[in-house]
Amino acid sequence: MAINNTENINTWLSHLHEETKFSISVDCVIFGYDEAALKVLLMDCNMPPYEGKKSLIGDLLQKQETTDEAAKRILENRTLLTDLYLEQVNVYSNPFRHPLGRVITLAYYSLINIEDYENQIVDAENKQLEWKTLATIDDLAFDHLEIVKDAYARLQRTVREVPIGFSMLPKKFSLIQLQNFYETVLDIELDRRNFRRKLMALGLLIDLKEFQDNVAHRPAKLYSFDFEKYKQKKNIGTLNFEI
Amino acid sequence: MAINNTENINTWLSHLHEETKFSISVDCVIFGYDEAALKVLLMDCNMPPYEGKKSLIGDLLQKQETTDEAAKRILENRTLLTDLYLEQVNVYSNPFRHPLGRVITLAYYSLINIEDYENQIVDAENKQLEWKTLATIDDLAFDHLEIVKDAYARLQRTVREVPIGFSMLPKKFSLIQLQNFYETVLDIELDRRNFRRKLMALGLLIDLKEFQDNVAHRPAKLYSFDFEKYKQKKNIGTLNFEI
DNA sequence: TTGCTTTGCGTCAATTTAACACAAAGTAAT
DNA sequence: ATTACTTTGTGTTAAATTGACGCAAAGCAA
Repeated sequence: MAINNTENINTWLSHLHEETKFSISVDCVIFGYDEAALKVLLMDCNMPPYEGKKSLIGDLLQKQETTDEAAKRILENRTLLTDLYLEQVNVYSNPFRHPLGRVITLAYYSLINIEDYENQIVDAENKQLEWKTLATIDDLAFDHLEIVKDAYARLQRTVREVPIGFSMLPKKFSLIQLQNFYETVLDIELDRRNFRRKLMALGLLIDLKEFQDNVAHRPAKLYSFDFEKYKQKKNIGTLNFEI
Repeated sequence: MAINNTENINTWLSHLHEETKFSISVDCVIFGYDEAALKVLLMDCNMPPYEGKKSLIGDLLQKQETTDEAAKRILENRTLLTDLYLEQVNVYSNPFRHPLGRVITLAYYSLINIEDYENQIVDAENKQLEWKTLATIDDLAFDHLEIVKDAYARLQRTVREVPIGFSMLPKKFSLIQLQNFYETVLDIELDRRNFRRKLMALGLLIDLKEFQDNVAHRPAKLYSFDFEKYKQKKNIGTLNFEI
């Protein structure tokens, strides 16, 4: 038994060598919502053969950090925002996906409120990053287009089940804005009146008793999302958040 | 521009060194369904300090394979079955999760029909692997308990949206068996009559015109799942598979 | 004051879901 | 062969949810 253990460990150790060690990068698909369009934050890729193309924002995993920490680090470095929503998407491990050698990447996606961002986002060389409308993205460096598609599919699924969309909206929003958001992300049309009914029935919106101004029509009521009540309801199991 | 590229590449290359390379393992949560219980295939862990505990079945990622290929290899080696359902769960990257050094693991889960398995499954040392009822698993080596929980949560979500459950059932099954399966996996109770109605309405079950035998009561009709029709309907977009 | 645009609400029909009871098919026991 | 027992298989009805739709209200602009 003891011998067995030792053998087993030695087997393991012998495998833990250079040959089976890999560089790991963490790439972030940062979604933002603005002007009724879903956007993704991209940087210029200047690595052959992908010069001139855009790529996701990422970095290599460092020695003592978890992948979650790496994703958080990358995001905070770039956006200067904290407490961002982060979710793992997938691992991309094609041996030839990276021109400089084998790099396995773990993709995350994140949602940010473009209002908060205020154009401060730059890359490592201080070049401005660019928000690109998701629908217009058709070519990216590496396998990043596939990653973006997977992340979007995941976002579409998650946004219906969990109120993550509120991270992408202003703190104060109108029901119409909220509806537009769901219509954009899910790529469907919703009936205004039925949408309102459903959302109000959830009981998770706080009526701020405030209104839009500077609009050439009836101003809309503003709401915020009641994260506290959401947590409570979720814990009790009372919740059926389903858009 | 050219200089920029070179710099950039050098920056990358300098990072692609030993310090930021990691061993990667692929661990499989193999679910099986039998006797109205959901089970997980486990092996004995004889690595200190986890001697005596059970662990998931896994292996190190090899130099030229993708993680999907690694998961498939591991599964086929152990179960001797091919064409198994496989889905990525999550990456587990705590630097101290493995006693022999940093090993980042990617978990997959898979579903197999215990009938097909016929007790042939052995580990690398030819020791019989063990099916353990999910509900009774409360302690595993490494962070494998967390992995099993995550995989189960993922299974619960996916099983409602995609007909993956049929991989875990006999090819010929009764509606009651099917209902029991969903009740077990989702941990809910379903009304027999409403369940039947819903399933029949899907139009994806083939009535085999066969019946159970050797049962001390009215024998149940047997069905099989119409994978062909499912693919068709899915492609046309006619489908609403929602248990 | 009128017209324009967008917000906000209520109703009604259609669909879906939930709850429920009883007959039918077979085996086992007498 | 009759009866008891167990499990399968089906239909009906009320309640809840969803979908479709029209119209009044609020504000700005002309």
